[in-house]
Amino acid sequence: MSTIEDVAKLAGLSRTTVSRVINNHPYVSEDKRKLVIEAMNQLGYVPNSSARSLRSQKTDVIALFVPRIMNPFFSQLVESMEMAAAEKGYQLIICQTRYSPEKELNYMNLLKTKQVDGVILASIQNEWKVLEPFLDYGPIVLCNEFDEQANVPSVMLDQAQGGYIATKHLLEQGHRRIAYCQGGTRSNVASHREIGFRRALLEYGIEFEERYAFRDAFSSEDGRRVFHQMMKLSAPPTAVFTGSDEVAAGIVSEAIKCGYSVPEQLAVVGFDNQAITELMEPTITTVHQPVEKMAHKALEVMVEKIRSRKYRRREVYEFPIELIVRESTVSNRLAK
Amino acid sequence: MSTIEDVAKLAGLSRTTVSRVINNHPYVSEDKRKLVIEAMNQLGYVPNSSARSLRSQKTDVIALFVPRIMNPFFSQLVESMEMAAAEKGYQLIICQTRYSPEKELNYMNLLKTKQVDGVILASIQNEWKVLEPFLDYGPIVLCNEFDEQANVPSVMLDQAQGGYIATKHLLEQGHRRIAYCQGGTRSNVASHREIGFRRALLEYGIEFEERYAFRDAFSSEDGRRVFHQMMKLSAPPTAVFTGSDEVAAGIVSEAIKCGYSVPEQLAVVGFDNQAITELMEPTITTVHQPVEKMAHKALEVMVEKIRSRKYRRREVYEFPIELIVRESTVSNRLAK
DNA sequence: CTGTTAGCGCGTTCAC
DNA sequence: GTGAACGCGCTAACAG
Repeated sequence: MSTIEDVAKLAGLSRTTVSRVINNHPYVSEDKRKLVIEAMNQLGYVPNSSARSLRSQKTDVIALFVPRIMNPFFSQLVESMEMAAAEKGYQLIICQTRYSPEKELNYMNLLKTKQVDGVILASIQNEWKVLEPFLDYGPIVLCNEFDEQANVPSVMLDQAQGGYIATKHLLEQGHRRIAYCQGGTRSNVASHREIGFRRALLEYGIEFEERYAFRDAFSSEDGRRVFHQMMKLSAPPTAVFTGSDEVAAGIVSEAIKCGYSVPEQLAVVGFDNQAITELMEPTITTVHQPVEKMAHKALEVMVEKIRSRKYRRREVYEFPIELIVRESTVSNRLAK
Repeated sequence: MSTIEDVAKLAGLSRTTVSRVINNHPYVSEDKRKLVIEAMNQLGYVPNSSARSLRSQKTDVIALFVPRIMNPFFSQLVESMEMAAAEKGYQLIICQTRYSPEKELNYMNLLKTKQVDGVILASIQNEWKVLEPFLDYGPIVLCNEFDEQANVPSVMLDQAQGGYIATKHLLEQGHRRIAYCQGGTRSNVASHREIGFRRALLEYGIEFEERYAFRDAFSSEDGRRVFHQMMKLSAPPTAVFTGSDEVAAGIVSEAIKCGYSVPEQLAVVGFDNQAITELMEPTITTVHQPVEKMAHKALEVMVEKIRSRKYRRREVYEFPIELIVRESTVSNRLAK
């Protein structure tokens, strides 16, 4: 384990000069630079990052908070974020809060202990006032999240638009009894989607009916359950808006299993544009979210905030969202 | 940003005593301990981790190498590994090699620069002799991987058994022309599965036919392609073993789209037991891998190696694998 | 252009 | 039981 001192000795120079070479400082003669590089190679020297961090007060590490990774939406977010980080020379520490405020709070200490230069929250489990004090220790950037109270940058998708275009699509197909089926995360992703959903209904002069609303659907199993709950209603819905492709897939799968035809008897629209939407029979209409763009932007903003050290200001970056029409909402039986 | 010095001053004690309290050292009187804790709380003091790392020569961070996260198998691995790490007080840095030897090599410097205490490889892109020199800087543990040359711990699943039981199941269903369809990763996960596949065939006195082998199938799209390739053969296979549920789903989806019935005209078995296997119609028979157990064990072994500093020895931990029979291999038309 | 020197914040002998 | 002092490896003044 060689140190900068060893390199200096071998090259017959001082530590300073070696340090200058490492950090591409100007004012080092070409000969000495060669000497240093030679010595470094010979020793297989690499600077110790703890020492560097201690000295420079930065770690080049960013923490990314997600509720869990297995959820395909977050998988994609983590994947994109890691690539963006690598591109900028940062490492990513993954923190799964598992929807637990305690775990979230605990991971927040990474900022306090200076193990990371900043925290990107792709999930918020605590009240903002609980999180805010951590701003004393470094920047926090919200990604796919938003909080009225939080005066920090927020990179997000236009969820209201997502709810709107998906619902409008169903309305255009002639549906009038449309169910709303969403995972009721504490986040306002869900509430924004509902705003869009309601807006579309309003435009068509349709009243939002609470009995058509299911706000506890996260998994495909939930989808199956909701399907049965819906069909038991008097005047059951003819279409359903869902907050995730998994839920949509669960509904479609259960519907078909029970002999219903999709979309003829029940149209279904998902959310996320996951691989599964193209594998199901019928394929599933869904809402595509530019996760990669969002991740890149969030990381870019974070890096800028780390550099400038001015991060206590609300800045909102919003990306548009897009409907992808497939078979689960448009009958193609005739075409076949 | 308060330091240990500040705490000491406020408590009217020396840095040493504060340090002792932090590290639960004995020989600190109860009164002083109270004093220190009081002062720490008052200042909101938290030890600086860079300084600690520099001093103690450890970071409590482990790097996990995966080719990419979006692949559900690796999502699950990362998820489980992160939880196991959190449990043991470690952080996890995610490194996506994206199947690139250069990227892998680059990430390996995390070990050299002492940014991490150890590296868990859930994917190997370089020859072992390229990676081996890094052992001078810390432990490397293989997870879901194996290398003949590597004298390091290896935590894996019995892939040969996986190939065997899946194939045997197809044979028991009466199939005799069975295709082999697998992603030809550089890893020997694939080759072990093939060994099991061949062994099962052998037991039934059936010869392995190269024309039934497709070794370039990774995605559902590949599955669709392979389906057509298979069906164009003279005497096409009546069953297919695949190396991933995505590929299996692609095959099933395409088969049904083309009017084939599964499993009557083509039986399909997947690998990984992903969510999709229960959502497809028909549901997909697959091989369950105890990823969580493997991840926990790998992390446990890593922590032990970090502690003991003796890690240049081959140790193999192997977990059994299990077949889950669903509709894509067993006709239930009669039952319906 | 180059070297000397002083910490960054912490843990740990070694004396008392 | 407690404190003074050293050094982990590095960077950044400050001199020269």
